[in-house]
Amino acid sequence: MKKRVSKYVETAVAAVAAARGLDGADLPEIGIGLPREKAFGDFSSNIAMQLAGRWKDNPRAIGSALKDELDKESDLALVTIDGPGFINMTLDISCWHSRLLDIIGQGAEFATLDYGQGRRVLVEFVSANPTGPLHIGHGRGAAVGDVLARILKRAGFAVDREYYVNDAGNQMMVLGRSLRWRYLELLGHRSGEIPDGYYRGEYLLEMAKELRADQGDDLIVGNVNEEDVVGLEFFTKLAADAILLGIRNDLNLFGVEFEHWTSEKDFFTSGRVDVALADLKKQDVLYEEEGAIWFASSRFGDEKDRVVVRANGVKTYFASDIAYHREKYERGYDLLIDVWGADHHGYVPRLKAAIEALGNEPESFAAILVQLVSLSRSGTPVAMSTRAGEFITLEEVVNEVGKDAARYFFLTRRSDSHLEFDLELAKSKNNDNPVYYAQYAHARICSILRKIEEEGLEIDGTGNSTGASLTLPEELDLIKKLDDFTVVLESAARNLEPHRLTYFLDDLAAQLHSYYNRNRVINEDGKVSGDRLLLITAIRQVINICLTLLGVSSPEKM
RNA sequence: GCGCCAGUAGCUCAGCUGGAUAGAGCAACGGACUUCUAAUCCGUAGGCCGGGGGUUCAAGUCCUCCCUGGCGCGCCA
Repeated sequence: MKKRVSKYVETAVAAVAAARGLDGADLPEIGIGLPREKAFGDFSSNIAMQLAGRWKDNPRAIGSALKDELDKESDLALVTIDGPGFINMTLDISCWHSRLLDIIGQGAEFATLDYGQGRRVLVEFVSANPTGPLHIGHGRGAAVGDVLARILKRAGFAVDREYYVNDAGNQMMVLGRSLRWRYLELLGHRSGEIPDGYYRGEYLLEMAKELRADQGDDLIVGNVNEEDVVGLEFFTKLAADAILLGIRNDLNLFGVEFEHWTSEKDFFTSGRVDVALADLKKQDVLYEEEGAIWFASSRFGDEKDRVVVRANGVKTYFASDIAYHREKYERGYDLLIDVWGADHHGYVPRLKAAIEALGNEPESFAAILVQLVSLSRSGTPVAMSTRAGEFITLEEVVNEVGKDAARYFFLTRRSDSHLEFDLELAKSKNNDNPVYYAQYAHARICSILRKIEEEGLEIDGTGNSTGASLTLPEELDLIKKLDDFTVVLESAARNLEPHRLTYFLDDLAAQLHSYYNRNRVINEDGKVSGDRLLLITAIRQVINICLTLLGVSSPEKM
């Protein structure tokens, strides 16, 4: 509807411009918004104020000229000029009734947009080292990335989800050593505290036990000294594979699936890192200093240059990441989105620099920074320390509070603001819990629909209803809210902000609950019942679409 | 020291690309179940949008300077 109104205003502006003999070019974008006060109508535009400067006339005079044009439009029941020069427009009520029918007619396809125009997007998220189970912070990243992908898909992008497995580098060696240490401990070759820097989580102890049960004690050969590297590879691979499998399972439980899993190690072994570096060399942005090879990222806005090949000849993580992102473009993606922990924000400029140096538009890359999650239980903080190996895993959270609540909670804040996750709150089955608020609205509507069906109530069938009896302010507000979903979805996609969906849903649920308490759908008047049935059917449909986008279930009973 | 992000009601946070009298939830107080689910609703109260200056028809939103908090500043990943 917003676009329709926007057209009317555009036409009016063109007409007035022509009448005044002004050039139609150089016009500002038509801004259409929802008025703060309902009394001001359905939509408002600030165009008259924007034109005032360019046309050298006062906003109210321009507004009044535009009003004369807009008054010719039959869909507009009322056009007024208010305040400093806002043009407020009220649509004919029948427009809203037909919009309701339109929304129902579109069914599950409602609010599928062509905003993305089929452009290909790669959303990379989680991408945790396979050195331990996912914790709650990863969970937030997973929820943000997954829902963002769903939103973009619905907004008309061709979306793939990808997990970049950071399976190269020192961390993996340490992982192998940690598992080996545990294994040797079982055989009595190690005792006391596991060395500093090693992974001390319980899971490695379990893994070592399974390994011993499976393979016996023979693995000791070539591994008895910490310095031995011959047999280390075996332990590293074993641990990484097992952990990665666990990660996949956790993510599946959480409702997240990836189209691609890409290994960092492969970039090194296949020589693709070298290819990327050669590319940079061709662009003349590499140089040697103090035995290392540097990328001149400061020429592209980074605060200093970065090493890509160390003096000892080992390529850095950054080098492989350049190769990885280079390949993303090569694979045909138009837009790259990386979801990272906010502590990596300092990494953004250098990667952007590399992307630009390789000839890509810097705007085609976006990093979504996700802030830390602090965990609490009934208000008291739950201590988490990765160092001590004490952390709450994603699996534990999902098991305790459920997938729906966990996902919803992760999306109740903007991703770059801290999130306090209260386990008891997420678990509570009462009105403190925002998840149930939305789901309950859905269940309530289903309950009404069930009642109608079960009792075979005689109300005008949907086919005969036109919505014409929906004249209460709260009924029209509900229709407008449903209509606004397309706007919300587009802005969530444009700004890469999935949390907008939970806020929209919360609002819609509130309106439904309020309406439910004041009005009865099943009514003595069959015509009214039929129209209201239409309304709640549409609401149910939008709630369902929204919950599905969030990856949260839509219960029919609660 | 430099950089990034944040600072909005007692608490946790929204505020769409700069729009009209700044919103919600929780907590507090007072009400509503013989009626489609009370996991709900209705009402009351609560504000120097961290502070100063600037840009303009218009600033919570943009610029600048300070204050406070978090994070980052490695030939780690």
